Amino acid sequence: MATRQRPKSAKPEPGAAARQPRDAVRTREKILNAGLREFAANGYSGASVEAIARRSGVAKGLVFHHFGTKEGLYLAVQMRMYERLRRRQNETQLEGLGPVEGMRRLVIDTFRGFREMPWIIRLMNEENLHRARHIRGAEAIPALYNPLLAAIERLVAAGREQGLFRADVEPVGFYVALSGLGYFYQSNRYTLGTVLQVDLGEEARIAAYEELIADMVLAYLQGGGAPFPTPPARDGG
Amino acid sequence: MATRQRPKSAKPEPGAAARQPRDAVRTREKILNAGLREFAANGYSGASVEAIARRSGVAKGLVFHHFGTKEGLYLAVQMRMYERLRRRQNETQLEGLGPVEGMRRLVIDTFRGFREMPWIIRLMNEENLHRARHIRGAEAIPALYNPLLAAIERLVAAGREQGLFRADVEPVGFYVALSGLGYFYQSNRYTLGTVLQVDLGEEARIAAYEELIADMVLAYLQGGGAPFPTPPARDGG
Amino acid sequence: MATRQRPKSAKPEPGAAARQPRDAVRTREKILNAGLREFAANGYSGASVEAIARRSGVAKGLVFHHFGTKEGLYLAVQMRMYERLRRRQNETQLEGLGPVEGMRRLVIDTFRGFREMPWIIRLMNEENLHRARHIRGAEAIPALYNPLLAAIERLVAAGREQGLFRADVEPVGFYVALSGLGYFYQSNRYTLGTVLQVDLGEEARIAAYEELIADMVLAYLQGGGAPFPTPPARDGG
Amino acid sequence: MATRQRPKSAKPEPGAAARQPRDAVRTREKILNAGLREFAANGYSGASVEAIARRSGVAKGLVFHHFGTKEGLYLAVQMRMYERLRRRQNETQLEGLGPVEGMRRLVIDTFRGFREMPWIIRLMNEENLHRARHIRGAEAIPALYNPLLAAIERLVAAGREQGLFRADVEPVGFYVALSGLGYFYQSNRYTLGTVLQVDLGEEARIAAYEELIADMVLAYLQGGGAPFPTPPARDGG
DNA sequence: GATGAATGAGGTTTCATTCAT
DNA sequence: TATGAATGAAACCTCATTCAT
Repeated sequence: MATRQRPKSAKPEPGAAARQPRDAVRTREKILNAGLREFAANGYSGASVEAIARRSGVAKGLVFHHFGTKEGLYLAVQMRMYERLRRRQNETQLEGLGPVEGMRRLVIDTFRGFREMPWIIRLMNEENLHRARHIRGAEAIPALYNPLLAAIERLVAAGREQGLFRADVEPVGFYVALSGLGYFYQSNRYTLGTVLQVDLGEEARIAAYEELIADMVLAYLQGGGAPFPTPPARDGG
Repeated sequence: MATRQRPKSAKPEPGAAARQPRDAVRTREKILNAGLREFAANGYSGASVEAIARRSGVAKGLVFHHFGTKEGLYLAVQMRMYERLRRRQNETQLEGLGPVEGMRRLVIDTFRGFREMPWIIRLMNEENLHRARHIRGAEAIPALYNPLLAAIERLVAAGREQGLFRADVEPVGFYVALSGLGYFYQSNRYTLGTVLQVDLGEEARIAAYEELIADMVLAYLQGGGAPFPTPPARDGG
Repeated sequence: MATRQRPKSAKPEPGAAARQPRDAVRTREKILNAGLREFAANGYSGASVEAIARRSGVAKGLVFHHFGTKEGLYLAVQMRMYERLRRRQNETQLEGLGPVEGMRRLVIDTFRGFREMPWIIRLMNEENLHRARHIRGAEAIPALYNPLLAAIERLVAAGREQGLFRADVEPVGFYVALSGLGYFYQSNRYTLGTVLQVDLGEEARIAAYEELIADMVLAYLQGGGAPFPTPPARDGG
Repeated sequence: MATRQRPKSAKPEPGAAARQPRDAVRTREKILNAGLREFAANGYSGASVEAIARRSGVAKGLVFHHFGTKEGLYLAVQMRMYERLRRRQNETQLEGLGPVEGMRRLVIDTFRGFREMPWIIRLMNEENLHRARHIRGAEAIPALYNPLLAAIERLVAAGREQGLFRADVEPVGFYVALSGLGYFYQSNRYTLGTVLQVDLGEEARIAAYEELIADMVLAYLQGGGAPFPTPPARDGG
């Protein structure tokens, strides 16, 4: 119903005259960021467009002008979240590291990413509550763009070639396990804290957990299963 | 699906006078179960008391009569959830199994528990969204009652004593890791499915994942680090 | 979503104790009447539930409690309108009048009915704007209950039997024409007044118009076509 | 459907400078036509400026630029409607027909006009809902320009002079009756269809109705009342 | 214990209109 | 002339909660 397109007019020199078109983009951005915070804090139903408008400093109607509906804004927020997640994953520095050290860093940095951006977890949980209904149609998301999966595949291949890692690692399952080790600590931090009567925010505990999950992943890769390439073929292959 | 149990009230003699209280308990139970489903499906904010009343087949006012507020019912639902979780964990059969086989079964059965009762995950996530605000005050919840943690500690101790497992396992961190491996697969099933373009519900994939996480946990316990309490030095050992 | 049923409990003696159930009916009635006025005055879109609540002296939410949606209330108003129209048509006194005088009275009284209850016209026009979408499903409305049509058929039959009226009167078309003569004067009173620069509300003009349309209808019935039962054959003749 | 005419502006020489004003007129016209359709479809309150802009393919602000307010556009639409109605009435071919045949054609063609342009009825009803508030001030509308009334007066005078028609025909009342016979059939087509359980759109029914109303009007003119000039004088005494 | 009428606050959304460009 | 961002008011509707019965 509203127009919600970026003006795409050739970028004018930044000055007083150019204010309007640029401001629209800036406004959109402000709303998006406010929406991200609000949805992360309260979930979809708990978030209020009123609050988002207030956070953005704009009139409530403007939110609808730019994003159509609350759901439209929510979807935009989800997309933005995946964008940020990918960007963060790309920042993990693996150059010059061998498979073992690289994998250790990958595990730990994935965990750190979740701790740095806890809103990612909240938004993901929310979308899972809705059975991924909103993002299912979004074509920009799928796996090829997933730097973490790509990094995993590179490291596992290198490790296998160097005879350091087992040969039968199924990348998707391995990716899920690796992520889950970091995700859960952060996602369930509060209930775990209550149930176990500990503070999962303590530095020492976090450091110990980093070691633990890195060890666990590497122990799996290095040890156990099959020291040499035997056809494991769990899934179908 | 829900095992309607009459909580502790001494069974009154069956007669006209006794009918009323008995029905009241049954009504409470119906509301509680409906609330459980509604909160699991829609989160706290997304759930509506109206819908819960409809699901229970009672008048809306009755929900308030029994639970005071929406929040009161929500808290009762959380308690019920932990109760069910504990009961499920108690059902894992470990008798007669050695540390290795026991741990394997524990990992796999924990994962299975999450798949059998996905509403547990939804309710836990919801409570984490609220930073455990509601359950924090509940004294019935903490760790002593946690059968999973207890089982872990028993198995790890046995394994260590038999020289099968490393000696430096920190139980809380290990518990988090073990749980996370199973939890995440189920909790993020929908977004992972979309992002990775796979169906995490496939039997074959689930079976493979069960092997993977059991292997991973055991590789950690058995391998690497230090069979005996030596300074951590995990990676290079 | 709301319950909206009449309590159907056996009517209690009217007293203080009986207030509540009866008040619900009274409240419904107040809202319905206010809705009738509001929809008649402003049309469906122009009417506001807020205004209806204010007119009824109840909270806005209560309107929805009783009627579900604005559209639900609107439909109830339409039904009420047809009810009133029928009741009014039943009040036309035709006993003891011959076909000619009876028909004259019928024409004039139909016209008077529209003048007495101008809101009927407004509500009918509104529903025609919506192509009768709302009332189409209502089974209580159709023709059998239409006292005007019934009266027409009786009078026309009597007139034909007495050799006073033509024999080939098609009741539905005749009903439409008879109604239209009265309806239009009232429905288009304001634009006609402006366009023709006259006041259609003047007593004298109204009296003259009553004569005119009665004459016109009777001239049609008595004259023209066929004074005696000859084969109808307008269409193909 | 809409005959886009360029109103009276002297045709400028086709060139760059002349393009602008020409396009402005075209734009105005597009908006006006879109407004006509939108107001006819949804009434004044139900119509949205946004929808009108969309239908016209212009920006919403432009509607206000050209017509000031929604009400301003609505008034322009009403004027345009009367213009079209007059034009249509002027098209009725009466040359060479005597009073009887002429009147018959007039009745039938008036009815046909309403069927051809149902939006006229919708717009008129809307304005009557507002008690002609908007058009009251418009000086361009009144009776002198009304071709139907003029034609009636001519035919009635001719009929009277030839001794065919009664002498006491009051033109305004007669005009209302004649119009009403055709108007009502179309204006209430949908509710009548539902209430009477017939389809008023059927060709055969329409043809029969045309005969009926022509007969009725002529029976009135030719018959009944007073074959010769008796004191008529209801209105002006 | 149980019902359902009733309320008041707040939810999302629409909309006529203004204004800078 | 034309655009579209921006606003503020009001729209319909939902909801947790209260209360008389």
